[in-house]
Amino acid sequence: MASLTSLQLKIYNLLRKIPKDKVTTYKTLAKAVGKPKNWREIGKILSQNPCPDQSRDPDKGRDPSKFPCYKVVRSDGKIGGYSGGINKKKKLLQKDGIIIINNKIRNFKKVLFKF
DNA sequence: GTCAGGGCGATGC
DNA sequence: AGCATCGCCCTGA
Repeated sequence: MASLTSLQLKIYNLLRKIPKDKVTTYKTLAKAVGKPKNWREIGKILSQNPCPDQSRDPDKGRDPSKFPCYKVVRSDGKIGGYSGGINKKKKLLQKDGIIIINNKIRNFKKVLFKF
């Protein structure tokens, strides 16, 4: 059952603060949790979770084990990976106003949300 | 300014 | 203790 680790909980909590039309990066998350060098593990942890694209609504279910992991992209401007397929991730991001070209974010700086 | 590829160390599980 | 990692940074053209 929901055996969430403390790092996971932190990530979930932070992701919920991300506006609908913004995205964040693994590194930013890592720093937000107090471990700026932990960006690698952040990605892995995200991959170990279900990545539902519906949890963007906090009022929907408040399920800590669900969060918009597709909102997390690389610091380079690339979208990165996605358990459901980067194709879906791209679509979801574009739906939120993110412009992606060749797996790369164009208005990356504009949509980047910093905690 | 853009794009590409490679290499690296650190952390948590 | 060991393993694996949805990444980051750097350089060059």
